[in-house]
Amino acid sequence: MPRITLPDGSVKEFDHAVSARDVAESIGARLAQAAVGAKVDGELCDLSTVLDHDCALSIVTEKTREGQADPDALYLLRHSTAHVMAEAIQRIVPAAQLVYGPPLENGFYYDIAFPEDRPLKEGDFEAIEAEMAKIVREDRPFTRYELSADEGMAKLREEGSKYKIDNAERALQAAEGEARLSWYATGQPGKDWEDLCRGPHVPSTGRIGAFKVMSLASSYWHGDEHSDRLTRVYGTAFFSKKDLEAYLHQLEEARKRDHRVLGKQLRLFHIDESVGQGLILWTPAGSVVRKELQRFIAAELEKQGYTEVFTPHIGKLDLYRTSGHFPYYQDSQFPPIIEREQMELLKAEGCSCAELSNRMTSGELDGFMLKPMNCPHHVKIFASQQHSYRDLPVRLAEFGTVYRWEQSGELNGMTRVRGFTQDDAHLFCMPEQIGPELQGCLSLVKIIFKTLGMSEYRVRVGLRDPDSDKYIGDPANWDKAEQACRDAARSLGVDFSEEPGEAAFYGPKIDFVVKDVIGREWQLGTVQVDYNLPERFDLSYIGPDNRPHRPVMIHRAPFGSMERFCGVLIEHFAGAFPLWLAPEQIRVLPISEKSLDYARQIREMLAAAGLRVTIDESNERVQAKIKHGSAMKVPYLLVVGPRDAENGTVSVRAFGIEKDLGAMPADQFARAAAEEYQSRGKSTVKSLF
RNA sequence: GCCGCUGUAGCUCAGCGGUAGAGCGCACCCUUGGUAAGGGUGAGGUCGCGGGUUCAAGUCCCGCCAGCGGCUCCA
Repeated sequence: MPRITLPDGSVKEFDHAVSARDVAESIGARLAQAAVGAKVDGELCDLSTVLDHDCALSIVTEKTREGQADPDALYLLRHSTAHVMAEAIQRIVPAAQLVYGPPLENGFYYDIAFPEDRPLKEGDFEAIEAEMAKIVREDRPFTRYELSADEGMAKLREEGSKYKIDNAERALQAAEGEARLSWYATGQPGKDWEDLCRGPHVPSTGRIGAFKVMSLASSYWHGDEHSDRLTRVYGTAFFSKKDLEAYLHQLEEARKRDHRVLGKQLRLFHIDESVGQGLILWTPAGSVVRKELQRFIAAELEKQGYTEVFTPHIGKLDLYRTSGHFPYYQDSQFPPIIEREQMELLKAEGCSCAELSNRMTSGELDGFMLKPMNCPHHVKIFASQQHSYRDLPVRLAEFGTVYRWEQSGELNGMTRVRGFTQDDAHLFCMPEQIGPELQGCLSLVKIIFKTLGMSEYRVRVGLRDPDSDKYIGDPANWDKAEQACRDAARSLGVDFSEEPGEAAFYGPKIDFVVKDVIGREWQLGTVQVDYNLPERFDLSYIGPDNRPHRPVMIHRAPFGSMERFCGVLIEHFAGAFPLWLAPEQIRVLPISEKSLDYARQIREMLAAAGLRVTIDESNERVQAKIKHGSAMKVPYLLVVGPRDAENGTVSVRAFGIEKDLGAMPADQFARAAAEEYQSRGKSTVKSLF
């Protein structure tokens, strides 16, 4: 006799087992109509789920009480649409083998193995969507049935899909107690299409209001690149066509603030095929942004007692043998550079590329490597003299440019590149100094995010994966370092997640991760503890006991890389930089040629105040000049005409405020703008209006 | 690296076997205009690169390069 507790606390009692749908109907016909699923004791399940014991039940409908789209409802919907898509695809390509089709935050995908002679192409989407529309129109119920483990496995073996057999084995392994396997037929079991599936689903295909097959990708079975290659078909679904359209529109809008689009439009950077993939050419405008950021952080470093160093872009292979970068990370580095004389000798010898590679790997042959990290150079600076414990911490900072061979498919605008400049520094300290030093590093990152108004970030403490052998160094030191990172993160006062497997190969780290407009995550600032390099390079300082001790290193880059950070920053501001970062801070718009002389006076005055200012000398009307100035997202546009010339004023327009703010004495504007610039936006010209 | 899509003027894109196009931008001329596009004229292209099919190839086929979306990777 189930007693069912509803979300409002009321209890319904039945004298027989009932389905969630029955309960919904007992509450009201409209609720039953709107229901797409249920939550029993917090677990999402089918509306047809039978309740034979006391439980807490809530009915899942398209929208929450507040009228928002219900994430649980969308989850059900998308999972169900994945089935409908899979059925449609199998109608078109009967030999396609299904693998795995889960819902996602914004849609769903289905991994499918297609026969070699019939790969899926985007050209198939129309036909797939047409078939899906038919299935939806038929409004067939999602019908669940279960088999015992033995029966189920027998059925799957008979059908012969290794993927489904694997799925079932995994499901049985994960299950506790007596495990059963479940199928969902889209219609009647035995008659209609079905799929091994844990569920749950919406009641019937007719609930799928709007859907779209989005894109194709290749994926790997179990995410393992040595395993089968599958085709991943992405799609999305909503309850209404309107919601789908709103989502597609949102994607388009995001595209407009994509740093690659804005970078071109605002001429911030350029990537040139003939220079090479993943290599950023900073144009004059983008260089201003970068330089301002560097100036900003350099001032903070000075406050924190850093000293600046400069090191070259290459180093001897042997250096990287000692550091552990070569040959272990050979695949992700540019190939070594070999000396000319040796090259000639090897040529005369008839040495093959393979031999050359072997000799370099073995250490028989030396050469140079483009540096993948700055630390070995900095370590050598530290080691170049003796240090007393009184000197520590030594903090060596450099905007160091490094090169890494990223896979071509990984490259992405400014956010994933092959050459980038880290705002790098290495801190050499005594073990007991780690805590405060880590906190100093974290405070830098906090200052950056606060000054730039970036609040949407998450903090990740990257720990080693106990099952992996890629980490080097003493486990006891790892434990200490991991604990130091946890403690520092905790002192930060924000939420953080601990993620095994996210550590660097030489030590654990604290990362600051942000999302781009597409929703992809990028690691920006990072702070890493390292017991390993001091060991490898046999670093020491003389302690109070007059004996040598091993220092600990901290690697840290609060921006991460200037490239990635600027890429993310462009998107954060949608290209509309605050005054202090804006490449062009002020544009003077003379009303006609007659006011050109006055415009030039204004420019001189502002330039003398240290501001970046231009004049629009084009033969256009002000309307057009405003349009163009706004398109380039210039923070302040100053309209000047005869009236202003007479009164010594400028007429101010601020970006984002679509109106004339009014006239202001030119010298007052210059002072206020300079103040806005110097204070990095703490006071603004706008506030004077 | 893998799968799919894309590559035509500085930018955004149309053209998809038969004489290379549009809008913006650029140059010049007219206009001298007070708050989101005044008017005209003109310059500008090995249609990503290399092969092939064809009487004829941006257009069809093959290979490469690059970009995009994912997967894998990410010191």
